Amino acid sequence: MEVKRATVRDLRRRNRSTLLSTLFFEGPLSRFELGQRTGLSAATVSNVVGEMVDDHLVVEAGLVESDGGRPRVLLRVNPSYGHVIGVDVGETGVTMELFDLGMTRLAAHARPLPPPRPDPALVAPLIAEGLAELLAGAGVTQQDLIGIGIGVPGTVEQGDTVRVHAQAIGWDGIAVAELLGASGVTAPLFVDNGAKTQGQAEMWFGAGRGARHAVIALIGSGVGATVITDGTTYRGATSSAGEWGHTTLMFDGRTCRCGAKGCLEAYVGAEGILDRFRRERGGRAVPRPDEQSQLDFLLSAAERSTTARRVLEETVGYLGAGIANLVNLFNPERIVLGGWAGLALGSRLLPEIRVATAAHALRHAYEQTSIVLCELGSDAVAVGAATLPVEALLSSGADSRARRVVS
Amino acid sequence: MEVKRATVRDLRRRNRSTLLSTLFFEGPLSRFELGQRTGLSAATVSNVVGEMVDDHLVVEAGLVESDGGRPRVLLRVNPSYGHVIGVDVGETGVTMELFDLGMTRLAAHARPLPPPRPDPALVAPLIAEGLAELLAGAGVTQQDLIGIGIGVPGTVEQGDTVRVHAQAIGWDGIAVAELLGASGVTAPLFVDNGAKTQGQAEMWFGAGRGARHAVIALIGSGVGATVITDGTTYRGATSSAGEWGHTTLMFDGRTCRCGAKGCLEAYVGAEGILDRFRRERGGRAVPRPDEQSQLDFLLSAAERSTTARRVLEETVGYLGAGIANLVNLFNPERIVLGGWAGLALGSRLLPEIRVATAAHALRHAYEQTSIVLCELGSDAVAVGAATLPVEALLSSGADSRARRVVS
DNA sequence: AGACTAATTTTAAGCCGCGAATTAAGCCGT
DNA sequence: ACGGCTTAATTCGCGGCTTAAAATTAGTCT
Repeated sequence: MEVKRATVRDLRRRNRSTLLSTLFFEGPLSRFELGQRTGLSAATVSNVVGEMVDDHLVVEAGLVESDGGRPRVLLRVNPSYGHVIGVDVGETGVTMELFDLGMTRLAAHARPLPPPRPDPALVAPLIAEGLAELLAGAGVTQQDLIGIGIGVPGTVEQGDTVRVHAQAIGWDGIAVAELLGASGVTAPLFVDNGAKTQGQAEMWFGAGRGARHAVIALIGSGVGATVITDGTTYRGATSSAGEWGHTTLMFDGRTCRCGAKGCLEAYVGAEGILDRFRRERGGRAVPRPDEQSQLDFLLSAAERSTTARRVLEETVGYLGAGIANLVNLFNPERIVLGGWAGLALGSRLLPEIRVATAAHALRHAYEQTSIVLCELGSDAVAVGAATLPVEALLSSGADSRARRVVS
Repeated sequence: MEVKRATVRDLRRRNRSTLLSTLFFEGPLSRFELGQRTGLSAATVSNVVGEMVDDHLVVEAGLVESDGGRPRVLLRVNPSYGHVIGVDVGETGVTMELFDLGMTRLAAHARPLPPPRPDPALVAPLIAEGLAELLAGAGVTQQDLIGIGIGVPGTVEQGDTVRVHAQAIGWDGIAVAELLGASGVTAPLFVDNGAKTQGQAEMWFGAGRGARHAVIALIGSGVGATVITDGTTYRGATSSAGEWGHTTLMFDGRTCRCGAKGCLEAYVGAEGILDRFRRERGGRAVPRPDEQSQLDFLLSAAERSTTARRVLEETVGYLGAGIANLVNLFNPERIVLGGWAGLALGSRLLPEIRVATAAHALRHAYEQTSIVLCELGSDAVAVGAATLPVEALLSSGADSRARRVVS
């Protein structure tokens, strides 16, 4: 309801943003086509685009020939207008990647973190150091950065100062931006939950492209989800929405690591699946070193072992019900199944998962939903984080009056 | 992402809408205060408000004295600018109510419907007839109507032509607007799901006021929910979002009337509760004529009967887990418990329900959520439906160039 | 009655997007 | 090679919009 005021300047900003975004996502386009897609008059398109060309934000990119008539000049966002960095702060290490505005990865950098609880006071200098290294390697200064996006495990409170609560690594209300600032990071910072950035990556570049209402279901050791409503990720009142993993699927069921009983995560998270498998095997450990290969073992054992098959069938049932809950509540047009475990399960069992979902979802909503596999790996957290500053740039329209002009 | 173009006219419309909405919801305000709240300059406020006064959309409503200085003139939306009608099409009857723009109920009208499956071809003339009666009684013509809002059971497909799918009464893809048009109804029509209109009523006039992120959980014989994200009701891709009742709470549990197993509705819907109660009583029927009094019986029996108490305790547990799912997924700031059964349960057991919710929700999200009882009865469907045309009026800004001027 | 105060209204200026008219830039056939 | 033709991009003038500043209005206080 509460719309904000609108001045005549906001108009320009908004149209600039619209044009810039269409150019970014729908790739080289002529002024003419831009006019068609955005509904803006040719005059305005010309005018605004001219401004953006002056700002070096948009560049010409060849022309389309025609048979008779002036050829259309193609335009695209200038990849070297600026750079962005995406940081993936995981439980075991930090990955950083440098991109240009065309989202081409120019450099990457990874550092392990001392388990089990990386002291935030330690992580900040590590990032600052990695940043310096990345920039130096690519010959880019911090001034050229549009921004740095950071994906962290745990919930991110988007308040006046952004605070990170990550019980998994023992962070409680850490103000990441301030810490980094103290380590000499001056570029604009954007912090979000890692699952959400991964979901965003999938929406921009992966299986979610083009959907306005989608849910990215991420299954790894734990379980989470990114909900996209009307094209933007839904955050809820305090940005902790989408905690799919801890919804109750089996009232009074297995105890989850969150303390509650019957959470979805306890049934379809890799840890939960493997734990159930072990019990079915009479407590014998799965003969593989890590969770990921244990799950692979389980998946391939299904061909010969009825135990394994039963565990997987149950898992599919649980997962179907869990997905059906998403379908019933959010009525998305697409569900993207991701996360390393989600990918492993989905690539072998997607048809079965669809059937299980159909059994638990309302017909109408289910028929409107396609369930697909993700297209990016879980290393997409960093790209997703890098989209955060880009998103900010696009939606601000990169107003030259508010930003330095790149010479 | 895809923003629509914006012309300079849209600006005016939008500011008009902002001013009109704040005036509507925050009730008599002076031009000066309007300027403060909307962030618009005094000049613009004066200008736009002047226009709206000319259109008879806004009227002066006394003045606030000051000690020195020109007194502020209070303004409010003109209640008699036009009228709206809210229609509640239920499974057993149709209720219609006439309101002025101040949302004062001027007249009401109810008709039973022949159970079990009211033929849509029969309902339309019934509404048209009731409409004529309502209008005649209040001396209002159909021209004076801003619109008619209709709440129907079942999902409403908001497409080019609005279609209603209500399995409960055997409607499948009925184009209500067309049917009513054929019966001589010419006023603008707005159709939505009854639970959603009831939720909207609660948001505008009841326990949801002021919340930007909320869920109205409705428990009657069945179970549904209205999800409010960022101030507007969330509809999803095909407007069937919020089907909370058919989310799986107990995998492989009780069979629900939707055919699936373990749906929340099968545990906390009045029908489900009473069915469980009957079983606990060894199959003996509850000695009361209808569901509502049977539930009352169960609630008061809890004082002396351990069976009743156990059934209620279980119900509270299930309901808590169900609400916790909403909390975890939507991270709302408020959950409003409504519906006749929700009200009955909540008014006696709200503290216990809160505890049960806390046991299943993540701490962070739970702490941000208040769980409250609804303030309006389930007869609020009609008021809620009536808000639909009003909402349209407010968000269009009631542009005089697009509407007839009331003389 | 005159000074004072604070809310509105008026006025002039700066921007905006749009449609029409104009210019630019190739293709084609002779 | 040279008009004629077609389509894309620009330019120009117009009607609209919000704003800041100045002017006006409507009371209170002495």
